[in-house]
Amino acid sequence: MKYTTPYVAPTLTVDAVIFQLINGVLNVALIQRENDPFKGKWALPGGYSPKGETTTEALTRIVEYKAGINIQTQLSYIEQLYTFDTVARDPRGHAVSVTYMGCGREISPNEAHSVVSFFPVDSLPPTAYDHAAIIKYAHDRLIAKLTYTNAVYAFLPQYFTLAELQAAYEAVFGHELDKRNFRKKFLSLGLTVETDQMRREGAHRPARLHRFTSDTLETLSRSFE
Amino acid sequence: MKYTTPYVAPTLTVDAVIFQLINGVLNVALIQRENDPFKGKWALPGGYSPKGETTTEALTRIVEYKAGINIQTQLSYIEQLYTFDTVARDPRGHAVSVTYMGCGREISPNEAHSVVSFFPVDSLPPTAYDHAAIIKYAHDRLIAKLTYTNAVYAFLPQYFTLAELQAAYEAVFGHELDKRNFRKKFLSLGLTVETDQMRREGAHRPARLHRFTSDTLETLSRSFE
DNA sequence: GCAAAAGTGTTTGGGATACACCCATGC
DNA sequence: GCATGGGTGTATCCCAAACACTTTTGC
Repeated sequence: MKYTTPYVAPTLTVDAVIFQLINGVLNVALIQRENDPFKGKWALPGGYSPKGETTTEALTRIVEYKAGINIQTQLSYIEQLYTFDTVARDPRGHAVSVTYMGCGREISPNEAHSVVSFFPVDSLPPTAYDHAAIIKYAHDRLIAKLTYTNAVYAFLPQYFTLAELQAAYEAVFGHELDKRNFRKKFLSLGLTVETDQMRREGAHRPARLHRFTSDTLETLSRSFE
Repeated sequence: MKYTTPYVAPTLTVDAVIFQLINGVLNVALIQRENDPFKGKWALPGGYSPKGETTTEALTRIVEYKAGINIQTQLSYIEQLYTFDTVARDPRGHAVSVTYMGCGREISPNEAHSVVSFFPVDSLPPTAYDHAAIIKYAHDRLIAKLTYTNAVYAFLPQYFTLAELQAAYEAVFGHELDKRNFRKKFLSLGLTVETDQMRREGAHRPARLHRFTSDTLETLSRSFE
């Protein structure tokens, strides 16, 4: 079939699924829509990706503007997720969305042009478009990433306790892990080293602090879970 | 930053990396470009993805037209791969490409509007655009898919010998596997059953034929390699 | 001394790996 | 009978899983 009409591209958009842990619970950043369609519902931060800009550049600009989150400085990890392309996903017309997943810690949005809030992935408010499905997809991918890479580092501070490390895994996986087996296995991977610092807090034995030896993504020699 | 000019979308394209085994070697389908840019070079089958059509629909139409391959009927497996979006990847202007990876067996292209040929992934001809990088990305993903899913089925006929099965893995992985360990492990996964048919060919013991119990993608209980 | 979290070892079972010979057939 | 690929078993090692008590601190 040859085109008999001039080529018209669909609208290209970008959307970000931004995760962080809050009080040991996996949360995702959403903004509240101020206009139709889906006025009042919560949506992933995102917007139009124009000609002449990569989707990453557009995403960085848009997420900073709408959500007050700087993808380069406030996220420790970001990757492209999937491109959602069904014709009906935007009631205004065909919009293809290139989605990204990012992780960080202590993300505090700056001044932004939308109402921004983090919600636990297990109790999302009513969401716009197909964004609930996108969040589900991102969560599944995140679980996979934590099982075969060192991506947990994105959720943790430079110095952390093994209890914090385990809690990060448990928050993402959604189930508990055995403390002894977890420590034995994780330490044997050789991704972290003990420091000589301890953290004292509360009426109990102080915890030794550890740090990662690499802050870039690496594939584990033996996968998790 | 607010837009001061009307939104213009980049061109949206689709490209397919289509794999099959030929004489025990992993091959990829390429078409020869008849026009500039990259006239004479080999490229992935692909083209413009217009408004109102999903990228899968566009891909199906374009690959049938240009390469004579029907994605629905001639491929046993297809999945979205990645979206390549750098501004300079097409010299004619910014084109964002949603790429797919597909696998099949005995793919014989129908009448097509381009010269189509399969090339071993390890000895590609000069390729257009960033297509060599896309093929590399697809091959890496394919290796991963074979290690943690039953995706090999896409390369094999309904009834196959264990030697053929092992050869398919070896062609994708690019290295040899131990015959006894391979059989022990694969059979223990329970994805296949013996049939009571044998295949006699050549001056040697006949081989028992097996078949898969499922022809949809499943995650393995224990991953490969 | 007691509450609270940190830290630590052993046993067991299953799967990964390494490795070499016999079997059924066609000619 | 011989060449060719099909088919099979065992020993070892490492890792995953299951499981409970001692240590250090603040109050």
